[in-house]
Amino acid sequence: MSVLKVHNSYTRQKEVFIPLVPGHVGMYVCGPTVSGESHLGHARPFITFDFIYRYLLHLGYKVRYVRNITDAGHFEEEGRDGEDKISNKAVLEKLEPMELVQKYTNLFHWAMHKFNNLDPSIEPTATGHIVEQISMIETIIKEGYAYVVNGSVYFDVLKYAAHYPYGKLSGRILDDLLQTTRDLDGQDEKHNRQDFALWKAAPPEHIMRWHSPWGEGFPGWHIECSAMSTKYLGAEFDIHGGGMDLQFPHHESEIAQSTVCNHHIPARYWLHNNMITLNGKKMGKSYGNQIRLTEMFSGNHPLLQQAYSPMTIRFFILQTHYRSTLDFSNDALQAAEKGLKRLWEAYEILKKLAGDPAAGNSTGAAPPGTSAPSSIAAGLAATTPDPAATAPSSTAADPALDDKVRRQLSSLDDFMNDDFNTAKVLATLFDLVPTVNSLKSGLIAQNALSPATIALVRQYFTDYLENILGLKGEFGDEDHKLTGVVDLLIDIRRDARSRKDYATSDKIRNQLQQLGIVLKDEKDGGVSYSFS
RNA sequence: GGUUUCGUGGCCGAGCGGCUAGGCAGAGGUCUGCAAAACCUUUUACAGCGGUUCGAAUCCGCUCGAAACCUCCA
Repeated sequence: MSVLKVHNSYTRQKEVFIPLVPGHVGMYVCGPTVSGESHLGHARPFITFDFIYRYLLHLGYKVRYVRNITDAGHFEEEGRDGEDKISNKAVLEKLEPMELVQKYTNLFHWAMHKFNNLDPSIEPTATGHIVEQISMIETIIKEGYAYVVNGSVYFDVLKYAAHYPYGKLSGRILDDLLQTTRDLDGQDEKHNRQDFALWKAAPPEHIMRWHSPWGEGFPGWHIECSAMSTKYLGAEFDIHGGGMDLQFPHHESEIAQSTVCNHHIPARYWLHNNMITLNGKKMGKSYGNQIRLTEMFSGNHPLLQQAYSPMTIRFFILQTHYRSTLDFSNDALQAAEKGLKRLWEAYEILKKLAGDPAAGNSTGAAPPGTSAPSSIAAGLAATTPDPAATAPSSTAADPALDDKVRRQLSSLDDFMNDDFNTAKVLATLFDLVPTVNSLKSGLIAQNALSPATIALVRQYFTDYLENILGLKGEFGDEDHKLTGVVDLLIDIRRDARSRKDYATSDKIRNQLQQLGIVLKDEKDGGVSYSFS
């Protein structure tokens, strides 16, 4: 049994994951800026850190997952309009800033739930932590790493770099920064160009403003994450996550701020997901190439040939390693949709296959969402090896196949432990699909695999598909009346077929299909159906 | 310009020195009232040029191409 290794951006190496406090994990992930609607690019980090969160839970850790809401509005770079991004847009839309914030926060939560992302343990807002941010800035000033100019406070990067390794996370050298930082207007206040704002004095037209020791203003770009991660996770915690584009300057600045205040780099493991690209270009606001999530779900966008369900998008993202770029295209999404369908149908079959009697009432599959949060109790994926779980069962009629299947299952844990290689996990699950389908159709004898192995396969599918990868059946919540009606129609159709009344038979199937209910005649005379 | 990363078959993508990745699409077959699905078989790879090695998609160098960051951004 392997141990969990993660790629740490800070050291640029894959390292064994060892939490600070045994059994517990503190994880901070940079959340959304709720000044606009989420687009496809936003789905990546939140789905990525959701399966990381789920996997840590699966391993038995007690995880505190903190993901902030940036609602204070990172101000626009000085020299543009000097105005808070959120309040600026609020004026345009004639809304209260907090009304806008609420609207987009709600939309964000709606999308997260569509993706079946678990809620974080704590979701603090920047506006709710102004006091903590001011306090942290005061400490930085006291330590001598910040200075006050005209009601604004700036972090002294040059001085910091003399004592600490500034730029290590992003691989940046201060001398280069001195030469490459853009020449911006309104830089006169800063002692050096690479300094960044901790607190900005608010111009009169600025709506979002708070009292501070330096006058009325609002917090700088990076201080909120430092303040909130320190408050809820401590001076040092385990995992800090976010998109690769946040490495510099955001995370680099967080490291500097927290190091000055807490005398510690805040996180031990820095995890960064890569971008979703569109025609090879990063999807982002400033590129004007984003597809909003509401548009993805509805298909209402010129670039979309059809609507893509949240689970299709989730699966699409899971098929790639989280540190690789992922290129959007209709072909790729459609392939993902079909692939997920194939995999999920095998899972449905598996749930109905007879397995270990101890597994109990497996036929009446529990609706998605009601499954246990983790199946570690079963000891199947525990960190200690279980010889009984990997030895071929003596009751299998085909010990070679039985053994092969068990080896495939145990490799799932190895792949996930290898820096969360969900692509390999899915490939391995796909490898098991022909076996599962053949068991059902009888091409492989039902007793080829031991009941214990079948139960194990089912257990792993549930663990990986539902609990770890966070996938779910799209229509698992359909109301019972509907399924009752469909069952009735299937009954009538069966009668018609037995009379060779194929006109009636086909009419039922075709009209149901138009409603998105697809019937399939099975070899054994049964009929199965799915909602598409 | 600086820093970092990447270039895999029709498409998406894994791969970290030797052993078929996988999905989608394509082709042939089995099954079937028809359809769908399923199952079996199967075609097309590692940007280019050198080097290291018994052996390279995988390591090194160069060339070409692309991206991210340096500016709000997942």
